[in-house]
Amino acid sequence: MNLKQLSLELGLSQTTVSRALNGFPEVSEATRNRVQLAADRHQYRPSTRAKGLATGKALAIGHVIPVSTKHETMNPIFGDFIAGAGETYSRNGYEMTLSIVDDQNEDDIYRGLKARRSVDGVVVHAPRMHDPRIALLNEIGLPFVVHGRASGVTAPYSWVDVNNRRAFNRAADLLIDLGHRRIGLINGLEVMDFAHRRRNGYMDTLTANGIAADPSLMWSGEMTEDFGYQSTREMLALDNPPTAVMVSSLILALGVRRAIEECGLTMGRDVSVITHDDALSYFRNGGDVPIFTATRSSVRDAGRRLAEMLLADIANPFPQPQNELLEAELMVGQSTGPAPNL
Amino acid sequence: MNLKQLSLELGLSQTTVSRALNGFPEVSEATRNRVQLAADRHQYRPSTRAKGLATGKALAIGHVIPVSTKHETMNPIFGDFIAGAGETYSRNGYEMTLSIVDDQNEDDIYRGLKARRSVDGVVVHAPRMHDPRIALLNEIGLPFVVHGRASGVTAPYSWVDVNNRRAFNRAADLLIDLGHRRIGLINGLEVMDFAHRRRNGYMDTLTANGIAADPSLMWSGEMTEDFGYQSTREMLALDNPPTAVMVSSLILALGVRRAIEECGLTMGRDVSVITHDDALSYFRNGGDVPIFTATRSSVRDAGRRLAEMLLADIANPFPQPQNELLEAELMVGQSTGPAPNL
DNA sequence: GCGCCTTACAAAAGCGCTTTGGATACCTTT
DNA sequence: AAAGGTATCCAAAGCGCTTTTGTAAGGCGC
Repeated sequence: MNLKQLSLELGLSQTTVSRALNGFPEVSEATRNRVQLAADRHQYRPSTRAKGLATGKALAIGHVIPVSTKHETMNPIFGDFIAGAGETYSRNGYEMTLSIVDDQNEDDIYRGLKARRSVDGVVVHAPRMHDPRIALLNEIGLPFVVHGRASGVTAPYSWVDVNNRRAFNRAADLLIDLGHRRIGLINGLEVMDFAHRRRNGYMDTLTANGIAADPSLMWSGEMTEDFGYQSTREMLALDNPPTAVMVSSLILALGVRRAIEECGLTMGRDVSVITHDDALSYFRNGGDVPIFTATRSSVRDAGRRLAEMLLADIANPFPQPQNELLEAELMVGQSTGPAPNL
Repeated sequence: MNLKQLSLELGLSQTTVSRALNGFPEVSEATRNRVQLAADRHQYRPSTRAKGLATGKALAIGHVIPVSTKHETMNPIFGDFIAGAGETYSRNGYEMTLSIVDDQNEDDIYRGLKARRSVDGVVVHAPRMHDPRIALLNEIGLPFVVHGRASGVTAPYSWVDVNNRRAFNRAADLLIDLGHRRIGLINGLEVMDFAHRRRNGYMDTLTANGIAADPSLMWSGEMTEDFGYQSTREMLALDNPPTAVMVSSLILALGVRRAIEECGLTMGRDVSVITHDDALSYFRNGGDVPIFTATRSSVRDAGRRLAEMLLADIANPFPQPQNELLEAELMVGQSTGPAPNL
């Protein structure tokens, strides 16, 4: 069923039917009802393609997901983020289109999306430091919002981010209050902006408390269980091992726990652990008392907020860059305790 | 830059430019080159909307991702699957559109996709037993391929699945060969078709070896780390605890290991574990020797294969249902060993 | 009874492509 | 030299919508 058929059946023009369905005032209420009824009866839905062509909008938002060619790694937070954003889109009549892209030819993808006019805007995932995509998108004039920020980029742009620095400040503070002085850090790759900020948070607080940063306690790599395990093993084998570790994701933290227990130690007693927790739906951190003490911020909520922001930017003819800094909550669980006296 | 502008600049008709770019024979090589060059220079890309309208195809594939309203849980394999499928789509000039949907009104989504003509086909994720979506899609005439199968559905349909039954046959066989007789099962929700098949595989092999199924050893629930932990704790507290456990996912298996170690036991010696491993990119199962003995099948490969199948179905005016049953490999790791003599 | 405004609808153009059905020029063939 | 092919190109219609620009009918004041 298309507009033409519907209008023929109703004995009305396409114009009138279109206006009736789109809530324009120059249609009598009687006809509007008649049209609405017929449309419902036939389950009429305007063709997205046609509507898009006619209005000049794509009615779609693009998500460009980088997949590192080297490791074929896809960020596990991505699913939940998308779920959050998707809700907002469909509630506003937008579709979501995904492009999976290896980090080689990202540029082409963004240019292609623009040239083919297949989206009204994009969200930039996993920003790196000095991320070149922001300049690119500004240059080609494709509206966008960044999930995270890009240190070193001076041009203004819209973003939604977690206060990673503050979160790691607070986590380090908690550990220091518990008496820990040897505190390790297991972080994501530090080209990633979030990892950079978390390290800054960690370092700040250590320095502010008169603790010198020790490179042998600072690790950075892909956020896999195995990396959490390996780096913890290495640290625990040191002459002067850490009594606490700060970790950038739950998956890493699982590896950390494995290493601790394999060394015959008990997490929360011999070694304290604080992890960041993205509140992934399939990875709940424990029951009544969380397993891990964690800085927690729902990536799904971030998706929702970011989508709203992007749609607002698109609707607005002269959008101003918007920002939203989400604070993580610090939830105390079973993985932290006072520093053991040596 | 659009077709009209490009053809004007070249002093050619839109027809000729279009045909030149699309490889039609009635264009001289000289003009074709001239056109191609100009198109490249201006980075011309035909508008997807316009092309879709003109051809009557949407040039897009829809993925409808169910998110359980109750638990807001999103299947973690989804990201990798999408990554695999996405490669195939973009190589063939297709876009991928995602709909996140709570399991209440799935029907509306599929009908909507059809009515708005926004996709040429869909992939059905996470099929349940007697899944009603297959009948629905056949009824409304939207091409589709199922990732998995739906026991109890008799109508023919295309699918790509792992041989879950065989995989769990083999896993059980291995454990029995190692001398285990008390073998537990920690499975996904058994409304899910894959979980049903895995249980059948498990049961078959036990029965064939004269081992009676023990309900206290068979668990089924959401595939979270916590569920793996809880169910293992319960089983190990039995008077007659299992010496081995078969598990439906790596995430569950991490919980299983935690429970085993918390009980002061050693995985691979006191309790053997075999898990299914979807080869998720961010969840590699160990290094040289895998941590877990596992039935392994890359969900990313499945995504690739399924996308190819769907595109072929769409291209073919009279498609026959196609099937592909992928065999999982059984990889021996550190989590299995001979049954302890009591 | 005229002009004017309002209400309620319709004709037609246009969005950017593809595709149908010519048209033209140049060769062959007989 | 006329008929028939072949190789290139083009004008225009059409895809399913929205939107601009009418138009006809009725109500109102005077």
